Formats: sequence, C-alpha cells, structure tokens
Amino acid sequence: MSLLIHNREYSTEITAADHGKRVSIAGWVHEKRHLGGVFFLIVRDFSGFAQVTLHKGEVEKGLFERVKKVPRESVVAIEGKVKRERKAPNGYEIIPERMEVLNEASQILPLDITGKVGAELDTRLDARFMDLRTERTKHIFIIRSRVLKVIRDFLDGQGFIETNTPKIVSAATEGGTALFPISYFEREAFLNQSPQLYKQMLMASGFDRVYEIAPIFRAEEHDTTKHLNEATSVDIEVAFVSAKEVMAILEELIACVYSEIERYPGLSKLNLNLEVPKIPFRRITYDEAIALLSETGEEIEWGEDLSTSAEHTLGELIGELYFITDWPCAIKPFYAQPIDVEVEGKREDICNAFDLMHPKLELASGSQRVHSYELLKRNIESKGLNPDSFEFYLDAFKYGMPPHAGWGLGVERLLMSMLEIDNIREVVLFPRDRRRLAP
RNA sequence: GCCCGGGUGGUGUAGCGGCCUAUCAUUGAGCCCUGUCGAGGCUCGGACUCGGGUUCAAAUCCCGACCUGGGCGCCA
Repeated sequence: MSLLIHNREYSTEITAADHGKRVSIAGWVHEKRHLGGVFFLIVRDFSGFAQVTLHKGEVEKGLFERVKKVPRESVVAIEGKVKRERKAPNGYEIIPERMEVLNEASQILPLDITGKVGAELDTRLDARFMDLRTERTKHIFIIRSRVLKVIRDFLDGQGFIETNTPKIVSAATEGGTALFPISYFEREAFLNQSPQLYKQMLMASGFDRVYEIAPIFRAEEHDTTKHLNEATSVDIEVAFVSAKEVMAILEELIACVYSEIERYPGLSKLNLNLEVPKIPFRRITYDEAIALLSETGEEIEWGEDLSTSAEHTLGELIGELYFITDWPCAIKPFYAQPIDVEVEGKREDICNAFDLMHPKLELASGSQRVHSYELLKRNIESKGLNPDSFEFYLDAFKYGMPPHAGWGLGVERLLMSMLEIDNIREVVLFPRDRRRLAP
C-alpha cells in the first residue's frame, strides 16, 4: 500500500472541469449510502466533501466490498478518476481505483456528526476532537483564528509591539480575584490573573505601545455560561495618552473584527445575522447608568457595582455596544487614575476607568493609569494591600514612568457575543471550568 | 457560595409506583434495492448514574454521593 497522499487534493479544489483527471483525495468517511448496485461514499476533508461513487460490476469487486465495509469516520485515501456528474453534489464524483484505509475508526461513535441527532455541550466537550469535525464547530474555531489575526494585524498596523509576560508570578495580585497557587521549586507561586502589572512596567521601557494576547487564570468558583477559569485576554497599554485614546483604539478594533468576520464565507454555517457596529460607540457615565436603571425601578446605590440583572437591563435599554465611563474609585483597581477634579469639574472619588459593554455582557475594561509612584503606593495601601509585595512593580514608577492608559478584552466574550453563542465554553477548544480539567 | 431543574441503549429522547420483558429517532450488525445527497424497506443487537431506604411491588417515591443544565453571587 503506497497511495500518494503527498499530492492529494482537497475536495473543493476538484471541479467538473477536471473530468477524466486522475486525483487523490484523503479524509474521513463521512457517510455511506448503499443502494444495492450503486454505492456512495462521502469523504470529508478540511475543505468540504467529495462523493466517491462505485457501480457494482463496473468497479473491481474486492474494492467494492472493502469500501462497503470501512467504518464511518475512518481515515482513507482514495485515488480515482474525476467524472463530471450533474447528479453529484459538487457537480463531480470520483470513480475510485484504489483505496487505502489509513486508520480504521472504532465503531459506535461518541457523537453523531452528520447533524441527524444533536448532542449536549457536555457530551461534545468530552469528545471535542470529534465535535470539531462538525461544520458549525469547525467554523467557530476558524473564526476564532481569524479574530486573533485581525487583532494582531490591527495593532501591528498601529505601531504596537507584541509582548509576552510571565504567567507564573509571585504573590502580588491586583486584587479582585482568587489565584491558582502552584508549587515553584521551594516557593509558592501563582498563575497570572492578567498581564496588568507587567504591561504597565513596560510603559517605563520606552516601547510606548504594547499588546499581549495570552491566557489568564482565575480561581473563582463561578459556574456560569460566561466565565472560564482559563481565558484568553487581549491586553494593550499605551504611553503618553489618556483613556479617551485607548477607548478609540478599542472601538475601532471591535468594528474591524466584526467587518472582517462578516466577510467570512463560513459564517453561513453559524446561522446568524452579523451587523458591523457603528463607531463611535455610545458612552454613558456610571452616574447616567444608575439613573437609567432607577427609571426602570432598578436601584443601584452609588458606589456599588452593577449587578447581572442591571447589566441586562442597561443592555436592553441601549441595545448596542456601549461604554460605561467615570466609575467610582472604590470599585475599580488601585491602578485606575482618579479624575482631576480641578480640570474636569466632576465629583471626587471617580476614576478615569471604562467598561466596554455588549448588551448581554461585559467585554473589556480599561482606564487611564496612575503613573505617580506616590499616588500608586497610597492607592495600594487604601485597598488594603501591602506595597512591599508590589515592589517589583512600584520600582518601575520611580525612574521615569510616562502617563499611560490601556485595557483588557476577553477574547471568548468577544467571540460568543459576536457569534450569538450562549455558552462561553463553545468558543474554547478545551475549556477549563469549575469541573472540567480534561480533556 | 446560594436557589431551582435534570441524570433512561453510543447519541438525542418517551415513560414518572404494578400496564416496562422500557418508547421513538439515530447509530451498529445483517438482508433487499443501480443515482443517493437526513436515501428507503425488513430483521436483529444495545440503556433505567451509584449506594441506602419506603412498599406486596421502584426507572418511577424518600435520603446521601457523584455527574449535569439554568439563574444569582463573586468575577473579565
């Protein structure tokens, strides 16, 4: 057996115009339809499907029997002649001369991937390798790849450099979330909750514009359709700008991602109507948000974070992507810059922070950062944290730290909201949640 | 962490004290069928999460464990 799979062609590369040509295809046995005298074998590859047709009596008997026997989802290579055929799905079919079974699939599959019988997400995740063979799931991850590429292209085009910061960190955390402890030789360490501190330190490097696309780890025991314990975050940090500029970068980036994905042909497999959002996005202040909520009877005390139902109410009211700005300092991290009361004429204890909201959930949050060593140290203390454990971070603010601003965007949340997918686990190949550690 | 649901062949389901030797679809095996594209027809195979309890009788009711769906909290 030595079929030449090195020159195999994809099913969609072959057309009726290749009539008479000898070709090799390789892929998975998607379906078999036996009509007695004629047998159809549907082979699936990355690009699509090819119909292999065997007429009893016209094809060698041994081959007919072997094709008939090969279990579904086995990996096969087939060599044969292309025949123009109006009755075949792609306008052509392959009349096989040889078939090599590269790997025979065990029978009784963990999932039906032809779409005849559905499966629950949990079942699909248990057999994710097989779930990825379905059209819908396949395209979700091709789209994910495209989204990441667009983000990189966009940021690269704006003069950013891509960076990689450590995921194993010492105890210091910006607070707010629980960390996963790990054993680091003789010491305890943690998995990084976000690249926040490191990307800020890079602002003292002179790079001016940095971004990172990397996993973040949260040890929260939340068990919802929009949380993961390992997620992917796009983080940017920009020197010599304020929150306003990085908000503009964010909305342009989101619009750019939407318009790129809108053009993706595989989108049709997801059955949705994707509308590119118009920029600039609407901006409302925290004060306006709670006033709006109050009108609908949902009272939020000033200084409290928005509840899930408050987010949903606001989302229904506004109906499109929007920013909430001017948050109370108390519910934002220590690195968010308080507004300048003299200049901006607003009340005290508000900071220059913003959240990017989709009507259904929060997508990103960012702020103008504190760049004064003294203020940053005071803020850390006022949050009840110990500045000593932030020494490595604070040091960067002692020797020339420019004003800067940045944000972090959840890749999975962007994907799920854009693709109207209800469960965040669907957009991660192998999700990590409260219960799932394998596969 | 709190509050509600649910665990039945490989997959998706019906049944919710005796009619269950458990329904249907799909899958698998076999047979018929020369143009299927969710092919069709016939035959066969395959399941009540686990452990206690109640009852003459438990898939069905109760308790616990494990798994799981949703909402909320926390959080991005």
